[in-house]
Amino acid sequence: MSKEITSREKDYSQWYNDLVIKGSLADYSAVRGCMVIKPYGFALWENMRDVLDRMFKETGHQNAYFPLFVPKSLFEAEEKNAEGFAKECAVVTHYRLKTDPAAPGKLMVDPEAKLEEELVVRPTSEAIIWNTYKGWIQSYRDLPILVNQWANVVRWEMRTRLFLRTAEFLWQEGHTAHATREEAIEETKKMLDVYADFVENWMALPVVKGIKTPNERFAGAEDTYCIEALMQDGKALQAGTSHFLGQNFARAFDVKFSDRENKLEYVWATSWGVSTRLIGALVMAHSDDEGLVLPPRIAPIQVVIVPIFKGPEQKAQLDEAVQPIMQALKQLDISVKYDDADYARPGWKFAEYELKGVPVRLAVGARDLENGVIEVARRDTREKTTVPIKGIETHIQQLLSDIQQNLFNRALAYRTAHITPANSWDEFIHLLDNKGGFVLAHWDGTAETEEKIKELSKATIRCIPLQNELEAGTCILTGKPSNQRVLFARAY
RNA sequence: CGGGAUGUAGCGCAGUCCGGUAGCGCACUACGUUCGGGACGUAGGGGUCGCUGGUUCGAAUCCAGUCAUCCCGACCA
Repeated sequence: MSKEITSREKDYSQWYNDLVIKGSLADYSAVRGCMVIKPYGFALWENMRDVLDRMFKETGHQNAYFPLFVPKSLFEAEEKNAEGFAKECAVVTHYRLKTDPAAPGKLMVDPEAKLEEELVVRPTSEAIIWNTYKGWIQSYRDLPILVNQWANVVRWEMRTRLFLRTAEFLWQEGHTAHATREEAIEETKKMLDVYADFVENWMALPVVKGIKTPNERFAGAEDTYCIEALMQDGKALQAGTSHFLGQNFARAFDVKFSDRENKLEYVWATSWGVSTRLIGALVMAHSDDEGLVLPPRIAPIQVVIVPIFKGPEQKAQLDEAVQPIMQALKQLDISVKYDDADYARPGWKFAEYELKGVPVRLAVGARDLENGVIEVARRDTREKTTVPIKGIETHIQQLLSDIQQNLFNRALAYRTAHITPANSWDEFIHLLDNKGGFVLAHWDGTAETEEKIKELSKATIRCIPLQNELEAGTCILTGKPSNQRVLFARAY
């Protein structure tokens, strides 16, 4: 973070490959655009998932599961949604292979086994879920339905990027049904707040809450709310979205309910999701040249203890001294790993756990035991201090909380320094080219201008911030009047 | 789908132009010395050179096709 990044793209890709793949978080499989998430990376995802899951349940939601395959006829029911995703769908056309008579030992698709109706591998589940909701909803008494699903989805993108745009990814998708427009909008905003809360307070990454322009809206939504985060290389990343779907899906799937006056009414819908892309955000936002830097609240290992010893006798002494420390930490619900492997030397272990982003490292040797102290190293600043063993657990508890706060403050300071107003086209381009980050600028509100700006600058409107001050001005491209600035950036 | 590059041991690469016994570093195995910031020595193990076909006495190397990956465009609710 402290390092000046000159050639952003190049340095970034190097960094990403080193840290994520070699740093044992993930690896590519043989299939185009897919990824293998290794156990350590998955433990991180599980931690994130557990926190989100708890938040969803605290806001009244329940988990359910819907099928992977969506019959094409269902998929195409909501036209805009289908159109939006049509170009990136994997489609199942057959259900059987057979041995290839022309090539011994090889298999071929059995032409006899062609499906009567093709099955779309879900790129998102609105279609299959709303088709199901039709059978669940008759009366206002059946509403609201507040359901979330943890699942994998497939989007056959032209270009993939590890964690940010993989062909298959893991996510959660919430799908809710409501009796009124107001209630659905409230739900949409509430879940956006849940996401912002999670990303800021658990991932230590500040976000801007906002609303998408019609151009950037989810296919089939009336409004798309989003949280936008800024990465260390100055590019923006959409970290989560919450959609107000209006009655579009209810109409498409004919989901009606009788209200208190016994009038038939279409149901109001929302959907919202975050994905393994958040892991990418974490890597890009906090990591440094030494490897990952994970926020303590979601780190799979919060504290690692590295013993420094010569011979089994010293090791036995250290084992004994470390036991009570481990116990005390576990009592405080701090996850701790004691790496007593004798085949790796301490220096190797130090580097290894830095790559993995473990927030706190304790190193203890015979010398320390004599003095009743232990060396405490924090990952975020790489500072080392010597602390008395007695009461070390409360020191560490405080330190973990400091690191969490420090990571957020650091990211916030970077973002604050990289939200810049631009008042002319030249200034706008200059900022994007030389400084990066978010640029606040006036826009005349038309899709044509937005499109033109994107074409000329490669920057998109990330969102119209929810807490935006109204301010009269003129569009940076067309000079037409505007009443507020919107948030532009080059994005992933 | 267009332009460029790459594919050789688990990882990173050389060798390809100019065809002739499959190489290097890291990692791995054994033993010994080490152990407070990625140790050292000695001895080992591991590769149908992405795949298919062609040219040739002989192909990692030349030719054609194909698949995958990376970068740049297009695309990315």
